Amino acid sequence: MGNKKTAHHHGDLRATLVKAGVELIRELGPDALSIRKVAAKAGVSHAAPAHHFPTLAHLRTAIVAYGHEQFAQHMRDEMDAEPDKDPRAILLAAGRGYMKFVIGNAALYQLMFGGSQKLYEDEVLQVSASKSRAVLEQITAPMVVGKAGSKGNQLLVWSIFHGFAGIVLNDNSAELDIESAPEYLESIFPDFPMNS
Amino acid sequence: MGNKKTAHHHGDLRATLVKAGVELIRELGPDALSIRKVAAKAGVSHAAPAHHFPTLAHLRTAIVAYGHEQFAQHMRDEMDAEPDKDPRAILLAAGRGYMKFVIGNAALYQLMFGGSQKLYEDEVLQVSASKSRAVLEQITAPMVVGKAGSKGNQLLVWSIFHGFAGIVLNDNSAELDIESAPEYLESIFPDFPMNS
DNA sequence: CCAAGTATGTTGACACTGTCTAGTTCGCAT
DNA sequence: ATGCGAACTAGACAGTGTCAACATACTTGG
Repeated sequence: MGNKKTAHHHGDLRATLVKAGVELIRELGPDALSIRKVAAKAGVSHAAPAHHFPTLAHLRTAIVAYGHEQFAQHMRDEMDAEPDKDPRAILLAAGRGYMKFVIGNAALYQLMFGGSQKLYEDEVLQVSASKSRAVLEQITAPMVVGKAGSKGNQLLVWSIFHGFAGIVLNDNSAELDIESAPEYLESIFPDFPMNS
Repeated sequence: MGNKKTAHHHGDLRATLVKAGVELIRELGPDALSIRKVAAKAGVSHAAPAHHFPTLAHLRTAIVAYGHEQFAQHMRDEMDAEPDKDPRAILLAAGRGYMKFVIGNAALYQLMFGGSQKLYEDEVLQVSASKSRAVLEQITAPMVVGKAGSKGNQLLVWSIFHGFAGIVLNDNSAELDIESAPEYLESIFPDFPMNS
């Protein structure tokens, strides 16, 4: 017991579909996400997912929520592994974790932050997205507050991370090797004034 | 004469399709772009576009190229209208033009810089994209060159612009009014050292 | 412990999509 | 003027999301 695999027919189809979706976009890209392919991957009929995800946007939202969990964890892992506890070192460690997630989960990242339709009102998404946001708040907390307030600092750092990732992934004219993105981000990241 | 509208059957269907595509995504969003809807909007059969755009990705690429032209022009317009010719003022003017384009062409912007598949090898796209890139090179030219070189400066500025736009468009938790994006960008933009 | 009810799954249908193959029509060059 | 090729139409096919009707298995109230 305690094994949730004894649900009604399939056993935790909802989680299986999310996992299948993650694998699918990893193999075929974010646009290839399809209810029918995910259903086939999970070994159920094409209409089975409808009970767990009424529309494709619902499935996409659940996958994005899953991605946010992994995303925040990547940043936290890198922050924890950073020996230098200087605020800037921690901030850069988060950026490194950010880029490592991008490298290892490019399609998932694009699904999360690309323009594809999501259901922002979804509670699961809001909870998981708040975890990434908590990391952002933590790493920007030591920054000296300027005229735009601490929210301005958060927006600036997040913009740099997001924008850099977007260029690495989508701007071929930048000619950036995705593998060296973590180090390159560090080399361009401005020397913001920090408290303490 | 001089009127190009006397092509074979329809008269400049290629340009008509691009224009219809731009209108379509403005009305229904980037994901709603479809060959058949564009064909219907142009008043031709569903297979007519195939002669000008073999696949949907070709059409999308042409629309993105069109977008880059407009995009670069928005930045240039704002730079030209800026009375203060200080390098930072020019840089911020470009950012203002950038955001004005985003505000007025949100769906087109997402098509351009979102993850949707494009044909980067397309010559028309490369030419139009180089115009945006030329603006970037111009506005970052006065920046003091750091360890990452001038390319590092370009990447940083572009990242801030791109990232900020992405947050404005896609991150509902940021709770940013899109209309105030130009001013807000200016308020968070760092005070980078400039030559002269 | 069994019956009813509900959650979960299947099958089939519909409208829509991109793309391919044939045919048709029109304009231009030889 | 005639052929020839570019531009367009019509039809077909596989694949998509979503809906409706039905089947099954678990769960829970009596």
